[in-house]
Amino acid sequence: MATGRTHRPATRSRGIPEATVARLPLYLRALTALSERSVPTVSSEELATAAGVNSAKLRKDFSYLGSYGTRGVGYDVEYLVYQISRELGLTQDWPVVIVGIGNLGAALANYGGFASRGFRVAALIDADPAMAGKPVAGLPVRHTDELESIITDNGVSIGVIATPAGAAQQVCDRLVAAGVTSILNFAPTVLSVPEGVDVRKVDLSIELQILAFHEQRKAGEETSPAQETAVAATAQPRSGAGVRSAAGGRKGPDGDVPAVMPA
Amino acid sequence: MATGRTHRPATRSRGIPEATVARLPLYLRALTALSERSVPTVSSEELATAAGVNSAKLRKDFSYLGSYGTRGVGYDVEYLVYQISRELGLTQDWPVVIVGIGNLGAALANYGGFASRGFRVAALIDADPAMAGKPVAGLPVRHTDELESIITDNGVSIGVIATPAGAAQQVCDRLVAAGVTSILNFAPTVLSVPEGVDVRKVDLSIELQILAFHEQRKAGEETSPAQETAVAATAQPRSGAGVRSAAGGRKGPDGDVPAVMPA
DNA sequence: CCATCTTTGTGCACGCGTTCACAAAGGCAT
DNA sequence: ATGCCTTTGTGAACGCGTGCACAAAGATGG
Repeated sequence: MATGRTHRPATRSRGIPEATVARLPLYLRALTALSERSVPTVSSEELATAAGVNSAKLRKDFSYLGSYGTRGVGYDVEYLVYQISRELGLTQDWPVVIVGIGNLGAALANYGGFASRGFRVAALIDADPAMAGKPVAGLPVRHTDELESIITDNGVSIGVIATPAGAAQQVCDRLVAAGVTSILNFAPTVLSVPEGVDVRKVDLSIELQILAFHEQRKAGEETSPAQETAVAATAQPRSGAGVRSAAGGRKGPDGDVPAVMPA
Repeated sequence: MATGRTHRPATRSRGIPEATVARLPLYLRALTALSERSVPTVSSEELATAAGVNSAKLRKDFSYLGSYGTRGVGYDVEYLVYQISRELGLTQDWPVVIVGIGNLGAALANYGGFASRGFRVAALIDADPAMAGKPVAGLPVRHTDELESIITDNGVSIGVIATPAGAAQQVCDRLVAAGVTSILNFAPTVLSVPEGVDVRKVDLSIELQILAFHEQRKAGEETSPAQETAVAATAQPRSGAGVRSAAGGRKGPDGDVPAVMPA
C-alpha cells in the first residue's frame, strides 16, 4: 500500500476523490505507452484493461476531470495524456531532493521513472562526510550541512527520505523548516509533520507482511477449514516447506525476539 | 500507495478486513519498540499515537483479532506482539527470492527490515551472466536459468520482482509456474497473474505523482480560488492541436508559479 | 435525413471503512 | 464489599468508493 497522507483534511481536492488521483498515474502510464505506439484513440474498455482496472471505474474517474471522451469513439490519446499530466501537475518542473544515499537512496537516484515525468533530482544529500562529493547517478553527493541552502536555492518542495529510521524525523523536521511541503518517506517510522505538509510512506517490510498474511491463509485453507494453530503441519505441496519454525529462538542479524505468550 | 491486490475476491479473510490487515504491521512495529523498552502494557490511546492512527480505529482493529485487552488497563505488550505476529504469519519462516539485482534489487537485498520479521532472502537472481556469482549482501547472485530449481528446492512462495518493466511479466510467469503465489512488484507494469496469486505493487513514480498533485493544489490555492474550467470550454480541440503548453512558468527560488490560465 | 450501432457519462444501490459515543468490565482505594 | 475511575469493546451512523445498468450522444452507413 504505501498509503496514507497524514491528517486527511477530508478536503476531497476540488472534487477529485483521492482514490481517483491515485489511479491517474496508472492511466497516464498506459496512455503514454499507447501514445508511443501512435495509437490515436482508445476506448474505456481497452484502456481499463491496460491499466488493470475496471472500465466503469475508469469512466467515472475521467468524469471527474471533465468530459474528454467522444461517445461512440473513445478517448483521444494525446489529449488525455495532456489533461491528466496537467491535472497531476506534471507539466511543470518539480525539483526533488533525496536524503540518505545508501543502497536505497542510490537506487532512487538512478531510477529513470523520476526524470521521465517532470521530476528532477536537484540534489542528493547524505550525512556521511565520506560520501560528500562522490558522484552517484551523475550527481555529486552533498553534505547534510547544505540541506537548507539547497532547498531554498532550488525551490524544492518535495523531499524523499531514504535514511535509517533513527534519522528520519530529524531530517524531516529540517526539510519542513526549509520549506518542503511534500515528503516521500522510505524510512520505517511514523513521521510527525505540521498541518499542511503531506507525507506518503513506502514501507517494503509492511508490503511483505501483508503478503505473508494472505499466503498463510492460502496455506491454511488448503488443508483444513479452520484450526489456526498448528497451521500447515502436514500436506502443503511445495511452498511452505516445513513451515512451523514457531516461536523458536533467535532470529537474524537485526534480531527480533519472538515473544513467548505470557500469562 | 503501493496498493492493490489483484482480483479482490471480496474474501474478507476470515473476517479480518483488508484495511485492518494493512495496519497490523504498523501496530507490530510500534509494539516491538515498546517491547524493547520493556514497557509492560499500553493503552489504545498511546499505541494509536505511536502507530500514527486513531485510537477508535485501533481498538476496532484489535477487536477483529479477539479480546486481548484489559479494561481499565490496556494491552499487554508482549502478548499482543505475539498475537499479531501469529496472525500475520510471522512466526514461521518465509523464504523469498529477489529477481533483478540492479540498484533497487541490491538495496532490497541489503534491507534489514526483511530478515528482521521472519523473511529470509533465499536467493538473488539476475539475468545478466556477468552478475552470476558476484556477492551482493553476502549472497552470490544466481543466474535466471536456475530460477525454477531455486524456487522448488527452497519452497519459496514469495517473490520480489525488481527487474526493468520489460522483463517483469516474463519473470512473473516463471515465478508463478514454479510455484510462487505471492509477488511484490517494483517494476512499473501491470502484471497479469492467474487466480489465486496475490500481487502487490510498489511504484515510486506513482507516489511522487500523487504528491505533485497535492503540491500543485496547495500552490494554486494560495493565489486564486478556482477557475479551472476555462480550458476545454469549447468543443473538443481534437487531439493535441489546441493544447497550449500553459504551465511554462519556471519556479522561483522558493515560489511556484501557478499554471497560467488562459481564457 | 434517418436508422443503427458504439461508447461515453452518470444515477443509483450497495458494501466497506471510519468515527462517534457509550455501556460493560475490570482495577483500585477505602 | 462498595463505589469510583479508567479503558476496552462495539452498536450505530455516516461517508467514500465501487460496480451495475441504462439513457444520452455521437459516429456511420444507407
